[in-house]
Amino acid sequence: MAPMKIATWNVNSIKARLPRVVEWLEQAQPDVALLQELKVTDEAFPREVIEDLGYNIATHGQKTYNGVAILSKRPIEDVQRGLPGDDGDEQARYIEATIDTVRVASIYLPNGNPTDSEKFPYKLAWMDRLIDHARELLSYEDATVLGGDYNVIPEDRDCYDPAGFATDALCRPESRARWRQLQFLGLTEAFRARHPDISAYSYWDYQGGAWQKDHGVRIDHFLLSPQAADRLGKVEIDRTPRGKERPSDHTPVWCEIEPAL
DNA sequence: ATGGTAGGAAGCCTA
Repeated sequence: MAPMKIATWNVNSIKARLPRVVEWLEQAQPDVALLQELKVTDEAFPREVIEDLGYNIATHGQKTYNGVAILSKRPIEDVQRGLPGDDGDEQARYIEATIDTVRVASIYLPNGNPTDSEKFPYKLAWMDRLIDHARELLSYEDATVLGGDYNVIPEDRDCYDPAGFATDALCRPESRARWRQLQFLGLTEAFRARHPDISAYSYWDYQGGAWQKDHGVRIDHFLLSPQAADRLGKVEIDRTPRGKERPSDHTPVWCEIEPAL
């Protein structure tokens, strides 16, 4: 049996990016696509176009900001919308579901800049909630894949200009400490597991010709439970969509989960 | 020290 190819992509508006998303789905053929920054309500999501490509869809949308989705060629079951731990959190940044016994989540972790605003403590509190929830997910001992835009640059080698980003919310020690905490729970970072010593990026700013200069950062990640990590196949960053017309500022990252023995 | 670009909503916020 074929592996399950799971991709994550922050599309920066599903409406503006629809032609890019369609051509990418046709070419990359992921079994599961985790999308972030839809910037639409559930009602306004362009379902038909994507369903016509053979995908089931679960969305957790919001007007103007945020919004996450799970697309899957196989049935989507037991959908949970929103990250547990704060009933007052209005931001649509988390959706989780089961596909073929694999629990998957699409995560849009808060950016946290500027760090002297309320946005930074919101990011850190959100990460604390994610740690709590990941601990619970791990207790089920299932194959679990938490993919998305984590807005965390794990290490200096994941950034084109570590000194320039030192005080940025994506690099701040408080953000990185929580990122490490997630891994200390027993989660495996898929890209680093397969590529222990290369620098590669998943996001390039629209400004200043960052793409042309390869001034990027790696902030889109997969975290895997032990049961998923045991089945991990290839992990790659697909730079092709970032080089197209009217691109997202992020490019897709994908991993393969091999069939259970 | 500032502004550079993109998207959305509506003339400012988020990234």
